[in-house]
Amino acid sequence: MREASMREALQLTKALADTQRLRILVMLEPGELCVCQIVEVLALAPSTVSKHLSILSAASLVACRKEGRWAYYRLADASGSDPAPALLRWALESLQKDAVVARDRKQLKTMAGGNLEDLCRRQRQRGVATAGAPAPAFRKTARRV
Amino acid sequence: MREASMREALQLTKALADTQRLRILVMLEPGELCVCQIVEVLALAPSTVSKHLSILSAASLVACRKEGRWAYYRLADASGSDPAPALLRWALESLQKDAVVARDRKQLKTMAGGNLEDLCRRQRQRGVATAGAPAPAFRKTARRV
DNA sequence: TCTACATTTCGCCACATAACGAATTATAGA
DNA sequence: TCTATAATTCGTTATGTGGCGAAATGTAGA
Repeated sequence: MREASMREALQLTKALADTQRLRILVMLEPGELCVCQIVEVLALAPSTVSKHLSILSAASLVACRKEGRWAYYRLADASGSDPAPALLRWALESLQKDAVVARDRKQLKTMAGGNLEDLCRRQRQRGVATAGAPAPAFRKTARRV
Repeated sequence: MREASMREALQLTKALADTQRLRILVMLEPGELCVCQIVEVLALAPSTVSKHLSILSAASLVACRKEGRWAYYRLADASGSDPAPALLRWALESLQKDAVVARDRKQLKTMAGGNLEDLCRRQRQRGVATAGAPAPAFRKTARRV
């Protein structure tokens, strides 16, 4: 394993030391997502989600691809023995059975059909943060849970 | 790997998201240490070190053994595929070549000879926190660095 | 029992950080 | 060019966390 240095190790562990960022990583496991899709699932303000993504990005845990007005994020390459991919694998494996991330994944599946324009428009109309729910984000699409 | 649940994963990543706690873990790699030895190397107040140890302990990253007035901490069993030992291995491997932990290890080696009574007495006399050094802890024992 | 003392717990303060909304940036389409 | 808009950046606020010293806890030895 390449040298990490305290600084890099701290950047990585701090990046993972937050619920929303862990949820993002698991959400990205099946493939890249648009920012607005992540906003929808986390039910947070776009500015907040953007900040989380920049932290994950700075730690080399995710990568970004811009396409027109949209930004797509994906997991960084999780193979190899360097600290970042090794830690990424740890997180993904550790959270496999968590209830929250299971719900997130389910919601993403139901969302997969819709197009991004519609999703963003709906977010704008309701003032984005899916309305006061502190228990986050299983509104219209996922019924019951 | 056993189920982790978000809560456990967060407890683990938060436990590692601190310089002093990472230093402690690496220090414990060769074997158990008395609290006063850790205090000496980190050059922090005993109450602060105790708090760090309780956080690591709650996350199952270290274990404690009390013997008379002294408390000895050691790394938790780092084998196995559960989240805690897997993350512990990640941390130890990632920090192998860091300069700070290398210095800590060197200092510990020079300290190995001294007895605990003397160590604690010296700490008490200088008001514990090895006097003002923000760059921590290579006083008397380690010469130069 | 009483004292000394290693460690832990508690209360406080300074600073870090997650969240929001407002303002900014940059792109697609009119 | 101008407008709409997805994303980001910035400023503010509330909460979390690391640090210390003082007090409490529990053990060894007088």
